[in-house]
Amino acid sequence: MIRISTKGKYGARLMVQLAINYGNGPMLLKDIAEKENLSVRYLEHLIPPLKSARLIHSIRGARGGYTLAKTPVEITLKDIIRALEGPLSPSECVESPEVCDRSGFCITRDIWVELEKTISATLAMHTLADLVQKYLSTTYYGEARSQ
Amino acid sequence: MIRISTKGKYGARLMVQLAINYGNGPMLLKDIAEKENLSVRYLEHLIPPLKSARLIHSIRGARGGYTLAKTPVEITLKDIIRALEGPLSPSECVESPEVCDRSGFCITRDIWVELEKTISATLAMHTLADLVQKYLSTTYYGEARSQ
DNA sequence: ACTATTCCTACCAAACAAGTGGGAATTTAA
DNA sequence: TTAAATTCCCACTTGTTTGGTAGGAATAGT
Repeated sequence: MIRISTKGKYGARLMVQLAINYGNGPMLLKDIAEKENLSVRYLEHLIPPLKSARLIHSIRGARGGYTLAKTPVEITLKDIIRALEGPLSPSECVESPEVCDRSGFCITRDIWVELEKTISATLAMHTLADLVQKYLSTTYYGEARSQ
Repeated sequence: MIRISTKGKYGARLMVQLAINYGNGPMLLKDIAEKENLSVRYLEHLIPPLKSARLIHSIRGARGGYTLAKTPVEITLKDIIRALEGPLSPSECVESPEVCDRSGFCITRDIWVELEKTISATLAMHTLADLVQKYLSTTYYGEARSQ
């Protein structure tokens, strides 16, 4: 299975919520969790990597919360997934050729290199701003939702 | 980490060996393992899924071995990876929308759907015949190799 | 019969995934 | 100055996946 873990998936949803909230001050993790129907306790784990990738900013204490560290236009899905899942390459030999002495002439490795490029490109193509826009327009047509 | 496991990676190499050997009768797993420097015991595990995907054909008993079940032009990396790794989608909700009640309106899911398409397309682009051709041409220029 | 093979079933250890929990540190506000 | 609201940090748990190893049965050629 070649799967993005819940870290990446929930993280993307968390970031979309922050993007929707962009400009309205810090947002509580509790509220994000509620809107996305996820556990606060689990979302907590996603915070440190998102912070060290400088994608979010936190404010501690009462009336604290989280904000995006950049505008939604400047953050892509690639940034988010990279921060939470690590390298986007399908094999370690892509980013560290030295782990395998076949790297210099391995023809299957060439495929993994190419695959990494298309995955990166696809994810880099979508900014949080795009997602929010899509979210707003689909709400218009979609079934009524409480949030 | 979004990684292809050794199953998919070794499986691709195994299939390349069979493609190189295509037309020369059945090839021993022992020989494949030797050429690719992999354990026979581990490669054995890759056989059942490759067989049920009808990518290889086996001949039992002495002077037995394995052959491709189709010509190298007809087998793509997508076939191989699908057989060994399962679905190519980054999230279960892509192929089974019912696993999540958000599937109908989830904007991040749309991304996973798109990602699956680009991954599939990239892998489907490369046939075993392409890989063998590349292998032969790089041997010409590359350093001398025993195999 | 003997040998060479594929084939099938188990087993194992380490890593990872997904999540829960306790409680310390920080900040605001009464 | 105390209480409340939050983020932050560390540890633990449980189940699954990964990457193997191993024994031996079944099959076929010589």
